[in-house]
Amino acid sequence: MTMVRRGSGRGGRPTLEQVAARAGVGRGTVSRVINGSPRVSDRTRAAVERAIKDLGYVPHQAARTLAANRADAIALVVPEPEARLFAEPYFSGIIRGVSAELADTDIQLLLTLIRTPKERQRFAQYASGHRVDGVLMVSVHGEDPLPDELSRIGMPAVMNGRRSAEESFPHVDCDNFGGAQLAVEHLLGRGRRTVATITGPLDMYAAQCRLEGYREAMRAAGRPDAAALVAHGDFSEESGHAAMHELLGRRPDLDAVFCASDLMAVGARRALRELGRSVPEDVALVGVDDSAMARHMDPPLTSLRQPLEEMGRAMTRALLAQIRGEAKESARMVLPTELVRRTSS
Amino acid sequence: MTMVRRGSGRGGRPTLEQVAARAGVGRGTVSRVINGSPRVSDRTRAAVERAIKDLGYVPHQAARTLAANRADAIALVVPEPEARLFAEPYFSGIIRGVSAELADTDIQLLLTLIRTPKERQRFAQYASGHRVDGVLMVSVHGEDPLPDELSRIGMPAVMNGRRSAEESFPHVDCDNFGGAQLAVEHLLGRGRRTVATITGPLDMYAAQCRLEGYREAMRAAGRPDAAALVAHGDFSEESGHAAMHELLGRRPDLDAVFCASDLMAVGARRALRELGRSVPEDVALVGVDDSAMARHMDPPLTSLRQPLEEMGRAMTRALLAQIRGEAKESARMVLPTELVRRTSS
DNA sequence: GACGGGAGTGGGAGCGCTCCCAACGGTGAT
DNA sequence: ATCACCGTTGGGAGCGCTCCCACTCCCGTC
Repeated sequence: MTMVRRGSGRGGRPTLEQVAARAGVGRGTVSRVINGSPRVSDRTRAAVERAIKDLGYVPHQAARTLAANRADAIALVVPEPEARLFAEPYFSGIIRGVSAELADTDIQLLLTLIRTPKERQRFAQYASGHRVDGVLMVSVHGEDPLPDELSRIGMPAVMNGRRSAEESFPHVDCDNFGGAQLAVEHLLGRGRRTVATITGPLDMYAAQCRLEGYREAMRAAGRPDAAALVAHGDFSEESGHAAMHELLGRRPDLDAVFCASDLMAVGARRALRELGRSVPEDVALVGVDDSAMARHMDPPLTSLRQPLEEMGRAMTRALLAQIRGEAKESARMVLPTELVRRTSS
Repeated sequence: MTMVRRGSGRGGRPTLEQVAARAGVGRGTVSRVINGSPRVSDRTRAAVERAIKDLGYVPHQAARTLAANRADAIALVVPEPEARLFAEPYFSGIIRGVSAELADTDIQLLLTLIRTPKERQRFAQYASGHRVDGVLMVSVHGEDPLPDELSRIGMPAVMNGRRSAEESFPHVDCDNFGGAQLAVEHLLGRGRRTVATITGPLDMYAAQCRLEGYREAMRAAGRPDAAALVAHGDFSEESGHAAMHELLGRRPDLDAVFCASDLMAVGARRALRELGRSVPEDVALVGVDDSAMARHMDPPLTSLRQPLEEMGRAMTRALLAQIRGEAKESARMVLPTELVRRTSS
């Protein structure tokens, strides 16, 4: 009855065979041209390219996949809770990088949100079904079994961040240690003397690094490593608020705080306001993430920026190399962070 | 030399044929079981399911695609500038909805960022290559030729938002008009008398709707439609800041402002602070988007929330129906918004 | 002037699946 | 008992591509 069924329909698209016929060559030759093989004469190549253009030929992905046993696709796996938490610049920054790096390949990006163990299972099966050539993982937790499952089935994969200092899985991370150091040095350089810090949850490696970076900078500056200057948070605003109160209770003389997340800085800023301390006059503030919030705080918050897009690109490059089998050893990359200076410090 | 090449290698996976052999049936029968055809006896079905489980069989996607002429994948197209702009809750909210709706199908979500006309071209070609069954579009501009290209090739597609009141393309939008009305009624209901508005760029339909909603609410409340109470912005913070100054210059007596975006509300709030007006005592403020910023403003901003996840789900459902050919007519759906009340009003 | 060899080419043999037609047995109707 | 029929089932014929082996030229060589 209906003329067209489900999209462009079967008959509509030219096939490689038709291209071959039109160019007056064999299928093999067309295939070689498409795949950029050097073993084709210029004359022939030109003729084939002509025919491809005339016919508007587009290779059929599934057929290639089937015949060549590759998927021409990689998956970006996002644990669901993080998708919400990291919504802000993180997610889209990484994606932008990945997507940019993929732009001139014909590899597709598959987005996979995983919210339950069952879905993780399903994804592992999916991956083992060889429907992707590689996997990119974002915000992997210590207990997540996915990395192991992937390496067990020999699926190329790269994660963003590390689970510990001796992370053996291929990864791309940013230099949280060095960044924290930078932030604290900046504070000290602006004449602050009593610099405190509000840490993230210390079961996360990134949070550990930031604390160590703080300590190292303080040590290098000859400042006593006063335990009273360290308060613990969990990256949330509320925890930042509480930690700030705690800190000020212990050391009313502090004049700067390095917060391990922008969100905690927001909480801290609120606490400071409650206690009548001005920012940056009385207390300077630095956060981490360079989120939209940082820009819109009052005063705008100095913050440590992670090179999100570059991380996305680096992960993708590392993964592609691994897929091509060019990876001599598992990639371990740590990118520098950058301090975005605003008026809060 | 090397034992394993590129993932699990070819020989590793069981095929449908092997399942058939193990279950003692023919290929056709296994295929029927997998695809849930009713024309299989319970006995046989059980045997086949058994074999599938034993072998850990996973259908080979590309083979299905090739044989059945469908892709089992849909694309989510995001114009690049928006990916940055809308980073906040929008992007991940929609994705979460789409992904949730897709969870119990075996349809994959492909993410496509389009940043140049060339890439758009490439995507159109890709789509016409039938590598996806349908397309979801996000923040489509009036001049974007992609919707037309897609309908020309008969590719099922749904967009988020509308380009105009008489949008004929299948879409899912939220009720900006009603939402704005709601927001203004809320303001009036709290005893505010002189409610102003800062609009978005009026070449965007959503911005028009919000302005009309404001006008309708004012009209219904018997408030004069004072042109002096309307200032124009472009959704940016800076424009909100400027508009607020302008507004207060014209009508120093205003006691509430409905801002067509949270970002503009941030700018307006800054202007109010500069002019020594307190929020909400002197001037009540309402924004739109319910972004992270709204929660973290001082005071927290009342804001109109779009049902992002639900929009994602609705778009997906509409698209799947369209793909299955069940769509009697092009889907037009408008979802209600919700006012999240905070202390700014 | 026969010969080895490389460059360029054609096309068979699948890849794993779905579609569909033919075939098979059992059932109720005649 | 005969027959039409329906619920089931098996398996051939591709889907469009890549891989790879064989084949043809056309060199330069001895």
